[in-house]
Amino acid sequence: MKIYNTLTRQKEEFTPITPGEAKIYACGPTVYNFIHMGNARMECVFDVLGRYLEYRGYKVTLVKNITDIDDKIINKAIEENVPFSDISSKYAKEYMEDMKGLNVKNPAIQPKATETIDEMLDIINTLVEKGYAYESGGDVYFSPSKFEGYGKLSHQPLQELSAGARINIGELKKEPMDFALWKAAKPGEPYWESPWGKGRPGWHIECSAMVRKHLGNTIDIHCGGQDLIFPHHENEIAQSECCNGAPFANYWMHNGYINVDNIKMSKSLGNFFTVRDVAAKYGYMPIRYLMISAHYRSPINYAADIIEQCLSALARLKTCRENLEFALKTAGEGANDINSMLESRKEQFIAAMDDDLNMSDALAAVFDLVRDINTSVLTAEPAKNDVVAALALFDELTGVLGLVLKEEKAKIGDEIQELIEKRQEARKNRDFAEADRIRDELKQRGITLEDTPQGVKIVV
RNA sequence: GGCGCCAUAGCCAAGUGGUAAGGCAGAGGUCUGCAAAACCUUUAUUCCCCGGUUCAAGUCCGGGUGGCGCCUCCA
Repeated sequence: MKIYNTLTRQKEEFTPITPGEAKIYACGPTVYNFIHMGNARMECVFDVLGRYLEYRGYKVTLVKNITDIDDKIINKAIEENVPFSDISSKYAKEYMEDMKGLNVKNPAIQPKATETIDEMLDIINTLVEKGYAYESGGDVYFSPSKFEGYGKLSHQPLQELSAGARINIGELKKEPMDFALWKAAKPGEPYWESPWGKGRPGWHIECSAMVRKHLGNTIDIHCGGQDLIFPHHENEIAQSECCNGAPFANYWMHNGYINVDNIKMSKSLGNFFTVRDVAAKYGYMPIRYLMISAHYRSPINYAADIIEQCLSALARLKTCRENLEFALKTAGEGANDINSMLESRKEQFIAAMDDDLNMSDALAAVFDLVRDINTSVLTAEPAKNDVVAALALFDELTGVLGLVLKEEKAKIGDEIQELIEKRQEARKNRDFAEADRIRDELKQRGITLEDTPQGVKIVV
């Protein structure tokens, strides 16, 4: 498959370090609040990446961290007057709940920054020894000017990047672009022991350490939102490559933003919607659908009417699946020649996904499949083998996209069953007033009846 | 100032230089006792504007206009 590599700014054929395996690292959330729609995009996009590579037969090892120590967490803890770990564990838990709702698979490894302190200290030590970093008043800073490759990801020469940088009061840097690997603890702040005294890690070093600990010096794909390109990912490259003397990541993938009124959604701008709030109103699946409805590198505008469109589109998929399951019960023996149709839809889907994860095109293949199923499989007399094959492919493709289209069905009680039979009897006797009365009554109780040539379809 | 991205129907959106996918919404029809679902037809002679290259351009080049992003924490 082809992947757009931020490092080279072009689509490249994906060639893993070890044939058949994919080592992927994705920058996960800092847990100091409920995640917002922007976080959800990154989660859904790279979840699809992992699912797709697995679908194509790769052994995928996805590592996605949780940043559980950070200025924002500390500030929130001070605000609420609780230990920082109360904040991080609370929102890590809420994050996991949202992941479940969005049907984002658990990564192979989900390290927490606070569990990786030793590895960080080891890297910082090496960087100091090698002369890339220096201690200053209990802080340790990295000198980008010592790393020739600095700026290769954001495609900016160091002097351009440093144009706006300043040394703030209280910072002990030598040069404006220097960034902290280790921060001395201020009174009351959480700390770990280190060769430079009590302190805590800088943000960038956390990811470098978690990558090396769990995936090694060089990985296949490093993922994250576009806003992490600079400085976060640039700094990760600098730290890791200077420390390990090896390339850090061969492919860099960055997803586009979620916008509101065409302006980037972000916590600092305050124009964000939490996943939890949107899910409460529309459910989780329309959110996931929204994320795969456009190319992962394009911006997506979030608005109520757009998510409602997603809900409607999703309904078409759900109905198709429902109809297939219903047909399974009534289908007769035999089979028609639908294999070439199914095969061509599958190829269409794969061709789209192979082209830098063109999910929107892949989705079109799914909708084309739905049309084919509705016309060629869900006929007046469906054949069982067709229905089984169509349902299998439908689940296969929508599964790669991570769409949950199967509704949990409530059991139909005897009393309901009796009412349905009573209605059938009434219809037979052309007592439509009574039939409609029963249908309305059941509708009130959340059960929808649809009369089809194959009998009554019950939608719970 | 440096480095980029984007502009396709009412809305969302794909598009490898060869004549505009898919979804939502709308209109008409078929089927149905009525519904629902589904199906059929219909909805961009045209892809922000102006030039250019080419037998051929939404797609390449140049120039505009408008919008957005990174260069500071941020998915």
